[in-house]
Amino acid sequence: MKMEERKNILEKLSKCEVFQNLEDSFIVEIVSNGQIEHYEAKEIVRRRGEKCEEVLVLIDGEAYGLFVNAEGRVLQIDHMIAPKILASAVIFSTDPKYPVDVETAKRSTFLRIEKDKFLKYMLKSEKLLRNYLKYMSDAFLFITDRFYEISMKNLVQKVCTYIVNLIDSQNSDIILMDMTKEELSREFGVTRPALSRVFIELEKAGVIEVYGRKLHVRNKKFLRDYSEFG
Amino acid sequence: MKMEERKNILEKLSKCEVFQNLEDSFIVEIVSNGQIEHYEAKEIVRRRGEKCEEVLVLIDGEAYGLFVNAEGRVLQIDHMIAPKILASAVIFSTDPKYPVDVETAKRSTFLRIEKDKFLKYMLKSEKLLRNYLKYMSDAFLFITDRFYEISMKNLVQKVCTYIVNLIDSQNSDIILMDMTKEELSREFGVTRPALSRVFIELEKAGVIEVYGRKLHVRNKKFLRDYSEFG
DNA sequence: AATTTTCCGTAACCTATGTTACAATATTCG
DNA sequence: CGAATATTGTAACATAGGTTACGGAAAATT
Repeated sequence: MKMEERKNILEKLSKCEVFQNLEDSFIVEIVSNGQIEHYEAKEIVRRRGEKCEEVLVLIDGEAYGLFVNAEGRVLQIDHMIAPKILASAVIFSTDPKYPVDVETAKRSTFLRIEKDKFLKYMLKSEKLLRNYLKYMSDAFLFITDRFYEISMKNLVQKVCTYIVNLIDSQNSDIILMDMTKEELSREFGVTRPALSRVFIELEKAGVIEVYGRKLHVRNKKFLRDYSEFG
Repeated sequence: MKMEERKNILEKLSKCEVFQNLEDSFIVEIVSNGQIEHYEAKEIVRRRGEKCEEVLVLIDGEAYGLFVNAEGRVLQIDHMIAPKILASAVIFSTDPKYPVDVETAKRSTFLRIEKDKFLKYMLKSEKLLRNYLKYMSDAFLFITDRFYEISMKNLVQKVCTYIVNLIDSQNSDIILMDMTKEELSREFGVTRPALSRVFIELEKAGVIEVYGRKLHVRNKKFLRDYSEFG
């Protein structure tokens, strides 16, 4: 690893929840004991069920966390953008396995830290320990919310929830979708035509107007009522 | 709290993953700083989304962890039998919320430990800390496996997986279902008639014979192939 | 600007599961 | 044991979403 690369990694790591507010020298030690892995776009990095005795950090690039079943149906659990620590809330289990397939969306770089080493660092630094505990709790809540969303709502409710979140985060009635409809259909675990139909229905019902990835919201009340959230 | 009750609780707690291999005196301290809550059958103990700044332990009885949507559709995430620590992998999050509704199946008793006190105990005892880390990882894997099962398999695959697990755990081709078909339909998040149809189909196809809750397995290969596990 | 790739709308048809309802058993409880 | 309750099988019908396929539009790449 070159000097310059290390410095870059240091910067990235310190932006990750888990490594926040740690001494630079400590992070440097962690990095120099880790391994770097490079991947092109659309490569499979890890598979669901594979043993997970490491902490993986996405240093550069983008990657997906996916459920893929025997028939090839895909449910996109997470779209991760660097820098981000990967679904590694499992390492303390008796039988730690990757919970999802990890696939790169773009050319990406990962830092790999062995579980045993990571454990040592954690026992050395209470800050790191607290960060990790918080990370695990957040990961747990993230996955259960995703679970609820996918399994308890129908497609119209999912779309309404999605749009309501966009309205709130962009604070406007004219909003720009943050992903393609194709990706959104993967996030919802449905086919693209099915999702397309729902957008058309909502447009026919006068709830939204669709201009490609731009949406004009016409009936916010409908969206909020339907998405079953305040 | 009476002397006798405390002793009972002590015994129960020490059987829980999280409190295993701790000094009795330490557990006694924890218990004497906790509160007891009693519930009848079919009472709601906590709701999904409610703030969770406590560790709840099911000391006596049985309870369900449930997803319930606005229309009343139910997905049973977990059937918990005492003694068992509840879905409390969330307490270190910035916004800790209950991930499921908790509803008693039978008359039950809970021990409630405030988050701050629990945190103090954890920092005092490395054993407790390690137990808790393991518990969180296991909880995470449990919920993602459940998620995969529910969202990526069709009903026939779910039933086949269920039966294969029974075969393996009971080590026989004549097996006894460990719950009613009604409860099983809740575990799968489908209606009872839908589940009933699948059992009938599998019987017609000569895969199993159904005698109420007892099943005779006729075609193990089919079951294994279909459940998409080795 | 031209070309290639990705994304999107649309339509006809299919299938798994939901809905409702009723009667027949099991199981639990008094 | 008898009554009450919970569980189960069954059937007719409804519907959300899947499947496949095609052409056009948009975006990225050269």
